[in-house]
Amino acid sequence: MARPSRRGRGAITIEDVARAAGVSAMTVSRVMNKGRNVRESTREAVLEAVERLNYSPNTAARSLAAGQATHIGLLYANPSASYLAQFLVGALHAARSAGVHLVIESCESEDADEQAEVTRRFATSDVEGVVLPPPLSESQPIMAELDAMGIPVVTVAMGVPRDDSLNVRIDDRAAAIEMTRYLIDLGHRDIGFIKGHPNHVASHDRFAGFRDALTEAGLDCDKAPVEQGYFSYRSGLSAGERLLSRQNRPTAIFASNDDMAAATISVAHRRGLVVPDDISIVGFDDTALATSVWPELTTVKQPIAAMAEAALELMIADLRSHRNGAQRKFTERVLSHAMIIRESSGPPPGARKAKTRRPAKAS
Amino acid sequence: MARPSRRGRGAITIEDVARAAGVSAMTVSRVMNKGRNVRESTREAVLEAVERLNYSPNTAARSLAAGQATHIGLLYANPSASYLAQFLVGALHAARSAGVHLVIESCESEDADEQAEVTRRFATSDVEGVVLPPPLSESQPIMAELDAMGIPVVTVAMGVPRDDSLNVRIDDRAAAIEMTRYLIDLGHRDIGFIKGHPNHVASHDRFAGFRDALTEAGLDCDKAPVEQGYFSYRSGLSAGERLLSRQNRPTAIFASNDDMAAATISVAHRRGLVVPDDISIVGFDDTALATSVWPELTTVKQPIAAMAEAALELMIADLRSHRNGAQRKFTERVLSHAMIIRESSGPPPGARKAKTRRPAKAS
DNA sequence: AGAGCGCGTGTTACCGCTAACAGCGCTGAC
DNA sequence: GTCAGCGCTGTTAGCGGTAACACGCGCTCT
Repeated sequence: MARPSRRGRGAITIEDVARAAGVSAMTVSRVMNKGRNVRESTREAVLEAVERLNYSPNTAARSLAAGQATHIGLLYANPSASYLAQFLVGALHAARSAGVHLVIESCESEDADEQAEVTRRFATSDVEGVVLPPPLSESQPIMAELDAMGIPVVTVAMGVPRDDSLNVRIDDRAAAIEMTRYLIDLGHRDIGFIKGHPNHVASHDRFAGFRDALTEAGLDCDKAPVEQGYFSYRSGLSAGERLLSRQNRPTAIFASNDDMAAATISVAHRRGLVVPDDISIVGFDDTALATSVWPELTTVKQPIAAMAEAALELMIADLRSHRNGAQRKFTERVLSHAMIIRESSGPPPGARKAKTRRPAKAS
Repeated sequence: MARPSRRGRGAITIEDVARAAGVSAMTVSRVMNKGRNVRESTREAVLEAVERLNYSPNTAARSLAAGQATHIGLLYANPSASYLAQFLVGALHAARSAGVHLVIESCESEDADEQAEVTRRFATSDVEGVVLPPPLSESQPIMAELDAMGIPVVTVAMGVPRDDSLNVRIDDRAAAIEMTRYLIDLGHRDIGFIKGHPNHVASHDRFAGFRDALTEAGLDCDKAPVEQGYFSYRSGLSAGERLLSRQNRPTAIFASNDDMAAATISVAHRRGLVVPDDISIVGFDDTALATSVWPELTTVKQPIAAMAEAALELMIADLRSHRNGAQRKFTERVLSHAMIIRESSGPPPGARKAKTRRPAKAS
């Protein structure tokens, strides 16, 4: 088999396809892109030829001719490594389909001036739009700087989107409600909660969902043991410590992310508790850590790669429409999450016989 | 400040620079690329104009005109998430400088036929070369398939490079020697070792380094407690369990990667041991996990991002030279590692006063 | 019936850059 | 002195697409 799709001189071009389909190159171009104003029979003939010749457009030529976006920026800061990996995988897929380059830069500083400085340098370099995954999606200085430079932004998982912003997220509150309900259904009545970083709106949403579910079940959510955490493993260590040394130790703990849940498991182990027999511990995010620890974490899975793809698609669509003079308008995409039930959760110690009713492992 | 570097109509082009420098576009092109056959004074004038106008070449036009490589593939499989994240960051930087697109695909299957199938689909799609990070760099089926298709490959951290291959790695053996020496210098005489997956050549290299250092110190390396692991957290759990339940518990444990080291710490904690006072535990790789656990791991840092960059540079250089008809030849780049000393290691329990001599935290 | 319009398609002129070659002035060999 | 050869620079002709416009056609509207 020849390798007709390899780039370089001698590859299949739009002309080849046009000849094969008995039309002009322009018609092929139309079919490959928007596809409006092409008769159905013509379109089919072209697609057939494309298929037969295994044609794929040369992205370089396309970008050049269309003068379209070629570089999308991605500014990231110290997310959990597995979050970044998944995010990049998704972003790269979207970038590839759109034929744009993904340009990434890290911005670790928490200092506003420094963030602005990094942003400016980054944005001046080459990029036409910037995607901001958490936690940077909440950063005021960065947003302000990009706004000032007139560079469009798509935020991911930003809690309080502005009127003119593009945002991708999941419904944190609904997910937290589901998780809490699940624990309640297992028989838990005394559920502890570890909050996330107070600067993140997601933290508040998750906590709100937790309270919603308790209230809904007729439990007093003001009496629930709640500790402040900051999303880091270390903060989970101390929050878990505090929860487990309470007079009335909860039978289940819902941590706002996997790192803190894993830390809490480690604290429980050090105290000789067996998870989930003595205590259930669940997390949020389904990062790689969730399956690295033992027992593996019951958690909420965020479709991280899909969110990244969605973010890039939104960005590219916006860039395209903006070039056509269209007005930017508020767009939000809410993707669906999923409960992942693993081994770190089970019925409370009292309800032994309920044990056999433990739900089957999910997907 | 205007944004002269934004793409789209109206950006700074090579013509602008040429005019500003009083030369032709071709001369500017020569300066920007190889730069041979340009008088020094001319070059300076051009560079000055480039600087002044803040010109950056349009990668799309460049690829199109030069007919050069535009898509480099990256096939990955379930590495630790933080490894992948760092690798992608490095790869993306290199891809950006070279103006190529990074195309990624995962290949999780262990089955040879399936690996070959995925590889074929991937390679047929679009890519001119493929970069293979571990563990895929050791996969025979994938290499065979790519060879058959005539697609150049750069492997990363492959243990036994072939004569005609391009490879990037660190010196695992030397790194293991350093780490073991460090433990010996702290006063440890009874050092346990957890081996990595037997399919990986790096596992053997690290173990060999461990033995080298023991022998060098006059210790009997055949008496050292060694357990087989498989690089996974779970395998570290059982290997650690076995090591810690030995009659003569070692005073230090060297795990072949961070995941297994972290698992061993967790086992130690469950047994009421204090790290590093009762036992030192060190890892390898310096993944994100190393700083997620408590105490943070002493480990060997692999320059993962730099290795990815090197791999892409090698790939691009090879593609370029190959287009010029040059022969492919064996090339290996060995990058340097670094010892990262954190809190999980210290002198053995007997040597209390040595405690103050504990080396300062690195970098 | 003729104007006007929208549809489907082809033609032309680039997008920004570089390969290939052409041309110039200078050097050194004969 | 002439001519080959080299170093430096400019000119030409695309790379593979797409925007913009042009064109022919059938239809509706007045």
